[in-house]
Amino acid sequence: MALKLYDSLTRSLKELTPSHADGVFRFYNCGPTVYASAHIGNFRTFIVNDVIRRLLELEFGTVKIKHVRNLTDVDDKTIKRSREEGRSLADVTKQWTEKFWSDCKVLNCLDPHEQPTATGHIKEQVNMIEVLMEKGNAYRGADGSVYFKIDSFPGYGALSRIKERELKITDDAADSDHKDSVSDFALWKAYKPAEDGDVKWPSPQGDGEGRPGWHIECSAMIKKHLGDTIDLHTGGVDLLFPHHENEIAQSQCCNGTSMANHWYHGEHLLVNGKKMSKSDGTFYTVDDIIAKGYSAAALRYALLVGHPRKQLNFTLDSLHAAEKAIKTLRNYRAALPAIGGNPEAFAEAFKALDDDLNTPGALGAIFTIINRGNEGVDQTAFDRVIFAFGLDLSETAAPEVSIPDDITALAEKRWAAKQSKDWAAADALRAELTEAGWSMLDRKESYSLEPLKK
RNA sequence: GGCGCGGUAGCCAAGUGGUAAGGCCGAGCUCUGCAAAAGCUCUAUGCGCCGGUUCAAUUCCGGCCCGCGCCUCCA
Repeated sequence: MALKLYDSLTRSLKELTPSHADGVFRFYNCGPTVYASAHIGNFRTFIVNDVIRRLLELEFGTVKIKHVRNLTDVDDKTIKRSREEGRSLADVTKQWTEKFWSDCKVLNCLDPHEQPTATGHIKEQVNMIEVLMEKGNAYRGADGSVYFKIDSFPGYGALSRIKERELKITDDAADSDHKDSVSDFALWKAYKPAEDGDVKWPSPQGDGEGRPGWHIECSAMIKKHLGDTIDLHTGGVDLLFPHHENEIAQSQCCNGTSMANHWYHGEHLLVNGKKMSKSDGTFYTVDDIIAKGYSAAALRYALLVGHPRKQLNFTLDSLHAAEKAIKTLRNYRAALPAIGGNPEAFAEAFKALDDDLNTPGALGAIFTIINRGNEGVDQTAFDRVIFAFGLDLSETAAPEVSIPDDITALAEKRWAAKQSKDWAAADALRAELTEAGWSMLDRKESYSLEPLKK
């Protein structure tokens, strides 16, 4: 079985294969800008990429894949945030990087092999810009910034099919004065004391100070950590243009070779039918979901119920459905023998995953098998497909809930009433618990309490 | 305006030129003092609308309506 993914450049399904002689698959995934908590729309993309990573590991072997995901820790937003809070840029980005990592861990994402930062690769970026300047692909504007000259790269627009960016009068009009063409984009932004504070580095060719533009960091880090040509480059659809288009221009003009053999873009998660937006406040964070009492596994599941290349409208109902589905998977596994089943029991599910990451199709296949019973299925085969999805089915993965003392007291009273067969009292106490938002589950020798979902 | 994507049961969501996977909800049943948990069973004559091609279209083609995304340093 081989994983086939849609390639945004050729607009066709292509098999993923390592192109280098060492057989190591080189995979780069555009990461987050660390200035605030990432929302679950961002995580949809990272989780989809995590599934790709897992499938590649299953196909090529754990050591035959190198996965790199960057952290954008210097840009307008990070600088703005640090100045608003009167903290250093490093302090702010460290906080949000750690938050991002802990969310990733909660969501059971495998760590990329490298997580390079933009500020950790200033030298590499400056070097690359200098090469572009020497080759005539970049020039210094009157403001001291360095711009990429789009006219110098005939291949520009191949990925997004945009010949040239439309000439628009925007707030950036001021910058346009310094550029040869409005379409040109910044490789290096000249230092602006009023906006940049102490965030600055020596500019390319030692001419003044400034900071890197957004796009160049990926080109530089890819070159350093994965080489001139990689096997797969991914991100959200919004990165198609201009980010990835610009990366291609920079890298290919600098290196003279194709940057990536395969481009894959995940679609957006919607809320109320609209894109999640930090500025509109229409988004959920991982913490928000956990606080509502849902498990991280359910969140992960809910983000995978839609085809990754289709917009998915996120609702709390979908989380509820996911939570139930997770329970079914957990119970099914518990009834399975460890070994002895057909290793290919979940072939249909893998077939769907290999066919352009059809996660809903694969989930459907899994439940179809579950509905047929346990015959011929063992935990080994089941765990393999669950690994691909990255779902942590262990009970300990369920969120820890603290039970208030008064709830415990009510439960104890009801349990005592039940033991003495005082059904009326027991029922009244159950009603009180329900009213307080708790569900009491009786067992033979004991009981447990679960909060009703908010 | 340019480029791209989508409209399938109450909700979510696969899919195929030959007659609609799966999850949730709901209903029934087993179990059970009650409730739950667990398990079993059932639930779209129809896939936005109108034409066309075809023996056959939800699936191909054309038109239309509706929704969404990108074209702003947003995953």
